[in-house]
Order: sequence, then C-alpha cells, then structure tokens
Amino acid sequence: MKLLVREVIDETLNALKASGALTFDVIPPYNIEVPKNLEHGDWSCNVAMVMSKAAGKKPGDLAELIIKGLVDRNAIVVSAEKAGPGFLNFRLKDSVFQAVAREVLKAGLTFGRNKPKSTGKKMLVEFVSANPTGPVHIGHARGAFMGDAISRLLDAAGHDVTREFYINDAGNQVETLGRTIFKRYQQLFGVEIQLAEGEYPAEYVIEIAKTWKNEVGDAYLNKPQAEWLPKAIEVGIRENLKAIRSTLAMANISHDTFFSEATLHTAGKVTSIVDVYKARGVTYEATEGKRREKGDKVRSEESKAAKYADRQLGGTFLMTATYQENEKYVLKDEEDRIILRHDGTPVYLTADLAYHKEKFDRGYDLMVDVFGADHAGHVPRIQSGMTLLGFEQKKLQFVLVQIVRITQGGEEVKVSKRKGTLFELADLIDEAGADVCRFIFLMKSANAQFDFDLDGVKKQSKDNPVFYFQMGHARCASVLKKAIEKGVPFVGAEALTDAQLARLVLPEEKAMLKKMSQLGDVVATSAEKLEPHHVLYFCQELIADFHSYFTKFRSDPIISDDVDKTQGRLAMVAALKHTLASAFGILGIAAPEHMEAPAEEE
RNA sequence: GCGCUCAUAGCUCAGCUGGAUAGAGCAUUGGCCUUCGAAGCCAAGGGUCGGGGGUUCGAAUCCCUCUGAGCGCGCCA
Repeated sequence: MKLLVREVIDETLNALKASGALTFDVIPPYNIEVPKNLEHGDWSCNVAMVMSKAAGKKPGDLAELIIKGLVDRNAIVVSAEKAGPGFLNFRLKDSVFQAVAREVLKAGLTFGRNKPKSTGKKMLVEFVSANPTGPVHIGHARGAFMGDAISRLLDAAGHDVTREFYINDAGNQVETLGRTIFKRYQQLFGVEIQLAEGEYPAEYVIEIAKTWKNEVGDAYLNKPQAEWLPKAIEVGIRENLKAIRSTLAMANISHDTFFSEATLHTAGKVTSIVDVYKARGVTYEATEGKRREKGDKVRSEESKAAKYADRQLGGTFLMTATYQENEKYVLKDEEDRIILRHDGTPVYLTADLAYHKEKFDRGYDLMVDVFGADHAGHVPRIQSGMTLLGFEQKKLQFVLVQIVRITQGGEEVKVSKRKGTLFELADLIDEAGADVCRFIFLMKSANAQFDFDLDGVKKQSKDNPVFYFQMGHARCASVLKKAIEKGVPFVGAEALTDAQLARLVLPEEKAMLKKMSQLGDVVATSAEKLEPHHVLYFCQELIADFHSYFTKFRSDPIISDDVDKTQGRLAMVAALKHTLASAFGILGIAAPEHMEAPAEEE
C-alpha cells in the first residue's frame, strides 16, 4: 500500500523534472508514514521538506508543485493536500484498502515475509553458546530468545540463515568439570572426597557421574589422571550438551550447527592464526606485562590485573590497540592483547579469533554474535583481530543483551553456577511456559536493562501480556468458527467478490487493513536493525485495534443477515488472523485457535 | 580512573535513519456483558522526555557537557 503512494510521488517528481518545472539530480531518501492524527490523511510524506534545498524551493511551494502535477496512473488518490511545514497528506480510495485483505489472504501464513532465501544473502547467527559445564540458566535466556528471534527475523526477511552454537569445550573450565565429575564418580564407590575451590558442587554433576558409572563401571577408578580426565571431560560435555539441547527444545529454539572450540585446536587453526598475524607484522614479544597501550592507564589497586599480576609473564602480543595506519590509531581496543603465553600456549582470545576467522572464511554476508553485556569488553578485541586480518568489519555485528536482574518477592535472585544455586531455564519454562518467557524477553530492546519478576510470570494474569496477544488471534479464529456454526462460513479468497470486499468502509476497518499492509516494512526494518521487538509492538497495536473494533460494533456484528457485509468483514478477520499468525511465527510464539478461560480468583 | 550501555507517566517499557498534540501495559478512579470470547472495551487522572548548552524551518531522537545507574577493564573462559 505504501509502495503505491511511493510510486505516485516518484513518478510525479520525474515528470516534473522532465517538464523542466523542477531540477534535481536524484530523489533523496524520504519517508511515507502513517500520520498520528487521522485528520492528516491516510499517508503522509515529507519529500517536499527533504528536497527543499536540493530543488532550491521552499517546502511549501514544492509541495504545491507536486500536488498540481500529480501523476496517479492507477487512480488511487482521492485527495492530496499540503499541510504544516510542507507535509503532503494523501487520502486513498477505499478499494486500495480493501485490496490489502485480498493480498493477505493470498499470501496466507507467509504474509509480510520475503520468499525464503530470496535475497541470496547468507547469514550466520551465533547465540546461546553456553559453556558445556552446566545447564542453561536464566542468565542465558535473554540471549537465547533474542538470537532465535533475530534468526527468525532474518529468515523472514528472505536471507539464508544458519544458527550456530559455539561450544567452549577446551580450556580450564571443562578440565575443572572433568575433575569434579571424577570426584563424584569416586564418591559413588565410597571414596571420601572434598571439592576444591572453583569446582562444581551442583547436583547435575552427580547425575553425570552416575551415568558414567552405569556405562563403564569401575573401569577408571584406579587409573591415572591422564586416562580418566579426558574421558570424564568427554562424558561431561556430552551429557551437558544433551541437557542444553533439550532445554533449548523446550524453549522452541534450535541450532543448525554446533561448532567445537576443541576442533580448532586439533586442526591447528589456533596456532596457524598466530602465524598469520606474525607474517602480517602485527605482533610483538613482550615480558612481564610490558604490553603497549593507548595513553597511560590508571588501574585501581583492586583490579584483577593487579590481583593476578604474578601470573602475567609476557609472551606474544597482538596489536589490537596500537596498530597504526598513517600514524594514527585505527582500532578501538585500549591495549594490545596477549595471544600466546610465555610458554607458547594460546589463550581463549586466540581460539576465538581463529573461530571468527573461520566464520569469515565460510563466506557469510553477515555474521551476528549475540553476547551478554558482560562480554562487551570482548567485542573490540575481536573486531580489531578481524580488521588486522583484512576482513570487512561491518559484516560482523554484535548484539549485546543487557544483564537481567531476576527478582522474586522483591529480592534479587543470584544466578551462580559455581554455588550450585542456579535458576535453570528449564525450571522457568516449566513454571511459566515457553511463550511467556520468550515474550517477556522479546518485549524489550536488547539495550534495555530490566528486572525479571519470577512471581509475575508464574501468575497467569494480566501481568502476562502474551495472553493478550494470543487472545487476539484466538478471537479471530473464534469469529470464523462462529460463522461456520451459524451457517455462513467465510467463502475464501477465491470466491470472495469485490462487491463483498467493498463493504469494508468503516474507518476502523480501513485502519486495520492499512496497518496489516505494513507488516512487510516492519519486518524489513526490524531485520535491518536486528531488533525483533518492533514486530511485537506492531502486533500489539493491531490487536488493540481489533478488540476495540469488536467491542464498538457489538450491535453491528461481523456476522449478520447481510451476506455481503458479513463476507467482507470475515475476509478482514481472516486476513488479520493470517497477519498475526505470520508475525507470531517470526517472534516464535504460538498462535492458538482457542484459549481456555482463566481460573476465577476469589 | 577509563570504556560500553542506559536515564521517557507511580511501576515496566515503546517511540522506525530528526517531523504535526510524546504512546502502550500494569497500577488508581469511574463506566460497559440477553448478541461473534469481559483474558476484552470506553473514559479520567498522571510528563519541564535526568540537568544545562549547541546544531535548524523543527530535537525525546543528532553533538558537547554535567549528574546518576548497570556492566566491563585477567596471561579465566
């Protein structure tokens, strides 16, 4: 619908240019939007204000010129007016609104989406990537739902999307896991054990030990560490990943690929990336923390750098901060980062750089990393590292989800893996339902910090906005069902006549049709910005309009004795149902046909 | 101390690359069910968009500055 208006404006401007009435090079980007105030027309355009300078005319004069010379080949415009500082306000024929219903019905559940993989662009979304040392807990939840929704959004925008989970299955943390599992394994044979600082006291480790014992008996009980440790790690990662996947499945989230950090090491990709950097001349050797930094940094005495100073023995550094082009710093990082310790072993960053190089080598048009805000400091290092390899930085984008504070009874619930007091995502979904959890996380933009109130989501009440949404869809379904019961089922898009559609003339009906027509735009801009919440708010407005319409015309119901009017209105309801279902699919929440009445609370 | 993110109604949050009178939900108050779902609707109250400068036809939106909050600042991952 908006495109039709754009067509009129573009053609008008070109015609004015051809006739010499107007001079400009190209039409600058301008907006066509829905005015807040209905009196300002159906669609409003700011082109006259935007073009004012380039055309050398006042916005008002330009607007009048456009209105006078309007080229409306499809005859869609009823009126065009100049308003305010130079807005162009258009009113369109009813038939243009009515056509939206037909368009939606034709597209069905894919309305508002581009054809799958039609853009030819390959995209990778990495999200969750929880350490395989324990279950998915509530701290991962926001990133998990966000990453999933972004994937669905990019998919709906017509891109070829791969969802990836990066498994940190190398390094100290999985070794600690392995040691803890072995201790629990020993314990199952009556050995007295004592967990060390940093080891995992939680229940699930005992379960893993039991599984292991069931599989191998006492085979590893008296073996040396060199034999039991790799085995314990293997079992631990396997079992934890199994649990992670099943939790994600509960949340309606799935990944296409699981990428193992360990394979980077075994394939030699971690050491080889160091060689690449060395060959490019962007590394240097330094000792005892004598790395280079931008300016003089003042660190507080309690900083971790000071705390672990005795472990900082120097090694090979990458110029993530001090690399220069034309004697200017071009990278965002603040200090250079070590990539090889003094004994030649790589650090976590080194593997992560190798991982991101791997992603670039796979040839994606866009790579998205969904991180928690506590990893924000990691971003400039990876960006710098990729720039130093000559990769295009804007192909790699980071979505940082802010920390979620979990509260219950007004008090903060701490999420701590180490202490075994973790609040698992699986438990939350059990209690609140997957759609509710997903919805609450997707309601906010990634940048917004917020408190997640456990008491609120557990209640099936008005605190649960997802019910409002699903009710909107269920109500559409209910109306269509009622029509069947009353013997006047909706005839369907094919049999629907223009005369029937022409009965959709109420301002409320036109407003809903106009809004429906915008789903494609909302999806496009949301995908562009990697912000799923716009789709959610779009649904909210549409549903509010429908509820309001439904109530207002209670005495002039959708289903009446007037057959043509009934069919016209049913067409709109069916279109609305498809629009909502399509949008819900992009968000990943269910579109139920029916909802149970809530339990009465006394 | 430095960096990132943020500050909008009593609370939780939207506000699209600057646009016309700043919105929604919850909460509060008052209305609306003999009819297609009242998990709904209508109405009211509630705002110097954290403070101050700047950019221009026009700023919640862009720039600077101050204040306040969260996160980060390890050769852990």
